[in-house]
Amino acid sequence: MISVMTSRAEAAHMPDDGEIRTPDRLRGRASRLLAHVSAQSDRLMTEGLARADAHRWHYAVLASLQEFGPGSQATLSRRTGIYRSDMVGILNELSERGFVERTPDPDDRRRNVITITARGGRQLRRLDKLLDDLHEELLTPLLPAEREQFVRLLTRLHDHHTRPAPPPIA
Amino acid sequence: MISVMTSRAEAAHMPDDGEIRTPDRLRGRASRLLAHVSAQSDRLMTEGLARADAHRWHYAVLASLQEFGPGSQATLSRRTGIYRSDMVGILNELSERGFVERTPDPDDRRRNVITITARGGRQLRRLDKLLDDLHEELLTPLLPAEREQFVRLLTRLHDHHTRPAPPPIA
DNA sequence: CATATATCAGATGAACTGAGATTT
DNA sequence: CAAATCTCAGTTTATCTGATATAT
Repeated sequence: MISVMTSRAEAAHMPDDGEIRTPDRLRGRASRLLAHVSAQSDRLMTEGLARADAHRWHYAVLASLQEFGPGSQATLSRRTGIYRSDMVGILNELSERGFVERTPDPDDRRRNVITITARGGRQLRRLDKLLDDLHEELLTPLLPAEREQFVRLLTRLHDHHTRPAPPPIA
Repeated sequence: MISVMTSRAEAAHMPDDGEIRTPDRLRGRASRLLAHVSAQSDRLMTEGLARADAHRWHYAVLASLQEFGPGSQATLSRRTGIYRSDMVGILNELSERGFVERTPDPDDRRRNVITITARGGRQLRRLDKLLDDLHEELLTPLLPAEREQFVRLLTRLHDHHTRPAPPPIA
């Protein structure tokens, strides 16, 4: 990170001494650029999804269910990286809307089995389309080849900083 | 964004059904990669700065002071993008440590003039060095040319999503 | 008895709003 | 009187921790 406030609010209150003039030493720092672009991306996605009465978590859960099939809440939590404690509320919302079903697991009565419904599948397809459009907006300034390159580089960074799994003990 | 929980906590609790298996539809999404890598970067920088008893905001303010000279708190707030309300506390911390001085502006008694001290300059140099090292760590997997390319692409995105300043009314 | 699960209640930290007192 | 400044108090949202009840 390294600096903040890139919201709509920003433009609202800064008439006087001049624009936000980021020091050179900061301007080119990858951490700062990452934080900034990521925040923009976040806002774009969050607001876009909100217009469709959805949330990023909803998408993550639905996508995970479709791709990997039903699972307990704990399983979903592991798959998506959303805390089990937060998963409860997310699943409440999804099932209120009829996008998933929550049924007790007969094989292990501690668990609920979460299943995606037909409605949930349709919603997922809708959200997928929406996210395509939002990404088009996010990546507008880049040519197709540059977009690919960008994703490749990000993926390399992602994998590098993710994989360092605890080395086997023996 | 689109998914979460990449903390140290993550590794701690997921023995059973399998690793975090991100759905393909999510895996390659720029928004998700951005959020993830940005979060990693954030942690890296935050923890690194914490070890030096500093915070990203401290760095932003010191860097801005050195690059653009003294200014009122409101000015600093505009330059750094940190809210004026939060700036108060940050400057308290910086002046407690002797890195900045806060003196009433004789020309406009609403204002304080914030100046960086010699100690503050030394601290800034220390933090600059530290951030260099942390960025080395962040960008390890990329070759020098790739790092430049990465920063270039990020900058294009940053500028595109920043500049759309409200068009002149006439 | 140790561990996994679903749930709830709450801590923490960052981003953001609003308002008061003072001065221009 | 409108606007800018510094400050404080408080909202909001996301992330994360802890504890409890139930089941394995």
